[in-house]
Amino acid sequence: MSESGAALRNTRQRSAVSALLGEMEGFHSAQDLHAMLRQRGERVGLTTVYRTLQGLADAGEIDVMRPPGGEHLYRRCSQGHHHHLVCRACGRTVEVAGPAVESWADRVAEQHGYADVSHTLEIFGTCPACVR
Amino acid sequence: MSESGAALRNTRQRSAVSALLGEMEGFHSAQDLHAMLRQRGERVGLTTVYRTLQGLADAGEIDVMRPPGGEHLYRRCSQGHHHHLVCRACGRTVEVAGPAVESWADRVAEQHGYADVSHTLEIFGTCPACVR
DNA sequence: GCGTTTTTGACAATCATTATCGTTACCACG
DNA sequence: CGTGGTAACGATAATGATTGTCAAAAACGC
Repeated sequence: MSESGAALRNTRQRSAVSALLGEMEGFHSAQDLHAMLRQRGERVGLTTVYRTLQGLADAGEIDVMRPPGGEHLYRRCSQGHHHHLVCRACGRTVEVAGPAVESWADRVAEQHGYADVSHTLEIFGTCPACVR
Repeated sequence: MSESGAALRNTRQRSAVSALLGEMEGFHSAQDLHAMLRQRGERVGLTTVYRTLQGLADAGEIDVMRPPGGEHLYRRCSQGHHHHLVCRACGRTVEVAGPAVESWADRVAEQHGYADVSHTLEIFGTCPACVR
């Protein structure tokens, strides 16, 4: 119950999920990742995959995207705050940073008296390879 | 089958949904709107509400938001392109425009060779009334 | 090792959304 | 003003990702 004494334990399952994310490129759904772990012979429950991903997301170690279509997608990204430029056709993703956008969002929110500000931003397009 | 001969028909149900959206402030879910229509005595099926909302969204007449929590929220907004500043606690929404953000997004996408660019942006915060 | 506490995982439950498909109502045309 | 073709409706079932449950297993401090 102590809020500072979280003390997450090191488990085989958590390592497996984390390791897998380290090797993967692009975004993948929880169900995807679960299937991959199974193929490798790692025995991890689907519930645990969800829990682990949520934990990592809360900790800021991975990014979550909610594309139209309803499935949550997860990816290990560079640590800092950034956004994604995603190809509609093939899903290829580029990380983009926009300091001006960040400060703009914060400023707009503060002007309206909103506190504790966060935001989400995704850019969609068709990548060069898919345009042809 | 002719692509230009769409010819949407005027139905009582479509008018009811559209009218309701015209009176409402803020975002509401499809199920919400359906319940309100029922309370008014309008007899509209849930399926139809979903279909109508999707149609209006495709036509660009209403905005869709997908907040964490899984429910799609719809709202009639001003016509032009804009974004939303939403209160996490009470849902109060402010429309905000950011020309600089639009052009930044387009520029970033083009730099990476992405075509046919669009984007989504939501700002979340706690509004003045809920901060206290 | 030992006990405590977290974590796991199979399964059921949830719930918004979508598909189905017979019925109804719109509307253009005669 | 009737009528035929077709789009729209709507009750219900299906879908499918995510979350809740809870007994059993594993991890960590000592």
